[in-house]
Amino acid sequence: MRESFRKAGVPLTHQRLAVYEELAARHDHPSAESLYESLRKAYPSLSLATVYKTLQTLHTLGMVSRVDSPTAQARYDAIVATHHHAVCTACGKIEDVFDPSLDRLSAPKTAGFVPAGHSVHFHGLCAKCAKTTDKKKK
Amino acid sequence: MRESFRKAGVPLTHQRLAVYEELAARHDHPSAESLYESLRKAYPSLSLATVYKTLQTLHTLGMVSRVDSPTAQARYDAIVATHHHAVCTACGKIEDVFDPSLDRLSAPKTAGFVPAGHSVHFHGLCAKCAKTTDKKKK
DNA sequence: CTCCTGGTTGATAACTATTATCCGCTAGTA
DNA sequence: TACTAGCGGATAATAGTTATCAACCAGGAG
Ligand SMILES: [Mn+2]
Ligand SMILES: [Mn+2]
Ligand SMILES: [Zn+2]
Ligand SMILES: [Zn+2]
Repeated sequence: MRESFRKAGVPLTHQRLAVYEELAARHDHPSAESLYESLRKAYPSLSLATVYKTLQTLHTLGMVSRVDSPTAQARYDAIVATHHHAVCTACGKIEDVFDPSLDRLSAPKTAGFVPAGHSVHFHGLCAKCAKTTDKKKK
Repeated sequence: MRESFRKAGVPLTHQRLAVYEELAARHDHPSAESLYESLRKAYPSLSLATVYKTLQTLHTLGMVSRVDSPTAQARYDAIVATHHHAVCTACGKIEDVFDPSLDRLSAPKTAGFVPAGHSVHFHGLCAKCAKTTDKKKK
């Protein structure tokens, strides 16, 4: 951690550490806003802009990943290893999907395209929302 | 077309027809703004808000699909059949990837998740951008 | 064909997510 | 401990999208 910053020649501030630790402690792929809400209790002087800037910095350093959500609000993840996601279309919950077979999909046959990676986005209903929908149907 | 609207009990207006036809004629997954720019030549009185509302309506009717781009700008597609995308990280170009083997991925093992579908998002450099990058390296 | 009427359009304000600006302050270094 | 480049906080600005609302039109009744 401290190491990653030194290597990149980027100062390690309290705020950066706090943002990273909070993100690493959560597994719900929070948005910048959501992280800010969690952090302001312990760090009342923290600014939302700092959270955004920090997430950008961490992303550039490869220490966090970004999940593009259909809600137009970017969601972040401290897990940078290749993995995939299952998104609930009802509540927006994003769950991790670890499945090595998904990591080795054949590259697209599009002429000239130089692939750098891929991600699989499942959509559907999470356990909780599926239950709620069931009740409605009855 | 006219049929789909009647079935849904939704009035078929000139604007809706125009937006749909323009989208169907293009294969670059345009944004609402981009469609608006194309259409305003032929329909000077068309409003950007109408394009947004129409795309929503068409999407609800299942007549267009939406591609979530990492640029925070939603991109649309008249192709609603299952298919995937290759996104250029340099210029934002979105290309279609038709590959039936990608359509049959195993559903996520996440407990309780009720899958409705999935999409594979390749990222990398399009043919044009890959060439440009090559030149820079030299 | 004409009239009615609820849904739609166009203009624009409002809103949300994100980024830019700017100045006082701090992390890293010696 | 002092220096200074870069950072953080406050806030303005911007981009994309949605809400509002009066005028208008598509589609059905007569
Ligand atoms: Mn994840
Ligand atoms: Mn497509
Ligand atoms: Zn859910
Ligand atoms: Zn490109």
